[in-house]
Amino acid sequence: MSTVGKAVSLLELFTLHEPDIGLSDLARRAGLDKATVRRLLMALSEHRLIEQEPRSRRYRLGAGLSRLARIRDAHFPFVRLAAPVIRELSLETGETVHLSEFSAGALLTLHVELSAKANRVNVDVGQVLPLHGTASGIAFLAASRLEAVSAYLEKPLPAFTSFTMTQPDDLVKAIALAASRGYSRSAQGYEEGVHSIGAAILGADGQPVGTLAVASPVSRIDDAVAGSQGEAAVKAARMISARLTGEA
Amino acid sequence: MSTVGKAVSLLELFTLHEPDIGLSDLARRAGLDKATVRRLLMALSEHRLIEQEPRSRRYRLGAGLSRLARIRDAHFPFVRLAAPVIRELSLETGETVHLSEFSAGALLTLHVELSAKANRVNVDVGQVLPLHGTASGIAFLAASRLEAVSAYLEKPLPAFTSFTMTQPDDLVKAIALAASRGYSRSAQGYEEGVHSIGAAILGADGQPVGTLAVASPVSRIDDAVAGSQGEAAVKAARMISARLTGEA
DNA sequence: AATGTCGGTTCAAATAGTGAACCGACTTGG
DNA sequence: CCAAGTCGGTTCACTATTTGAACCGACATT
Repeated sequence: MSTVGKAVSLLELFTLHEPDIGLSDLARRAGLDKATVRRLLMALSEHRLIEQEPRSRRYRLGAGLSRLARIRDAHFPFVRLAAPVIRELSLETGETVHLSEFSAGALLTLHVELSAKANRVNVDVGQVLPLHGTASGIAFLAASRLEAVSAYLEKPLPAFTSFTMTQPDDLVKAIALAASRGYSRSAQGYEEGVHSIGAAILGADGQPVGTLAVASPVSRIDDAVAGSQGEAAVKAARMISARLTGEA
Repeated sequence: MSTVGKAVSLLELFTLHEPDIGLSDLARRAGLDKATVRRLLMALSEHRLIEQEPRSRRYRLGAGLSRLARIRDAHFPFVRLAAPVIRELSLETGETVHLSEFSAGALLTLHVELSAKANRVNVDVGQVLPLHGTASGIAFLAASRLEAVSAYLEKPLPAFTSFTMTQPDDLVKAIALAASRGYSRSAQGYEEGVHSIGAAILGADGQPVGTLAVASPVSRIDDAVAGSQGEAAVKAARMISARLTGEA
């Protein structure tokens, strides 16, 4: 792996739940030597991508990232463009709809529009969704290049509920089905009682950049409802894709 | 320079005004070989810190940055904590107040609270302020380590108006004055007709992370007004610093 | 048709990265 | 209260990664 790749993978060790990490811990998790990690951290902190809290001596993500992200967001306003479409989809279906962006092997929830109903699915912004076991993930895989899919299938597929697909073969079938009809469907694969319909959002290069998903209590869903949600989700995802690529 | 440093300096070539850049251009501006730049870009894009627009083949900042920035902002909510204080300072002084964060040798405007008055100073979010010639910059330098100040003084100081301090000696005096009274004062150093009072905001390590500044039309300012604005600005900056370090 | 630029590739030479061993300072636990 | 383990950080001989001049084909300009 390139030195740059190692440095960036250090950044990726920081999460919402663990915003600061010590040197030895970083080295262990990154699978690198402590001396190497420290040198990389120094290089990163010179550019403010990493900061060190002087009291605890622990490291955290730096201000430079906020700055770079603002520059990007000004010209690739994923959330800003998608939010109104997500909102309309939520109103149309009467269900919770969430938007996620792919990053580092998983989907990160960026925006949520909650259902107005009392019995609804709640999703948190910042939540990380696995590619298998969620409708969003399957929709994403169905839109990905074959090599990305097979790379993902190499790794073990942890179970989140008793319904989670953990067999690669089952997943391949689900991906094929999602690819053929444009949207994915998943029931209780990640959380019990939750049914989801997912659709991929494509970037300018035709590669998927994220997904949206309609999440409902399983009790409210039958095949007819799922079908109409699927069509609406696909339409919404296409609309966002078009806006992203400047076609609308 | 380390390889990582080179890679990050590539990221820093992208700005609000120039969000995508071609390969040769990047190499030229970074002072690196084209082959080197390309390899670095590939490493960065593997982690989604860089994307390539497939039509134009130009490069731009990637989605991974937005994700990392969100993780950081969740735990270092500079703007979120500062905004209410900035607003109160604006109401108290009746003038435009803006908040900036240091990054890559300059101050980036993150948040602005405009004066309610008809004759007011307008500042844009995203605007980049030089360290010399703005009250914010002088306040920042006054709170910085001596070595950082001397490093800044090495470089030439461009003039923005006929009032801009371009002599290092003058700047040193202004910094000393600001350090002694806690706030800086600058008239028309960056834009004609604008008077500003700046104060530094310190991070957990005691180093300045950014500044706030009260900006008024010169016509409304005399020494008494400047003094009271200065005191209010210092108080507000200290409040934000305390919130940042979790002391309030 | 000629010239210049673009993005991208190659490979021998050179430079930058690496990691085991070692600090001193703290914490933990018997 | 000492021994063992951890922490962040440093050193330096060894080595693997990075580097860049030269070279593509494609496109634009003249």
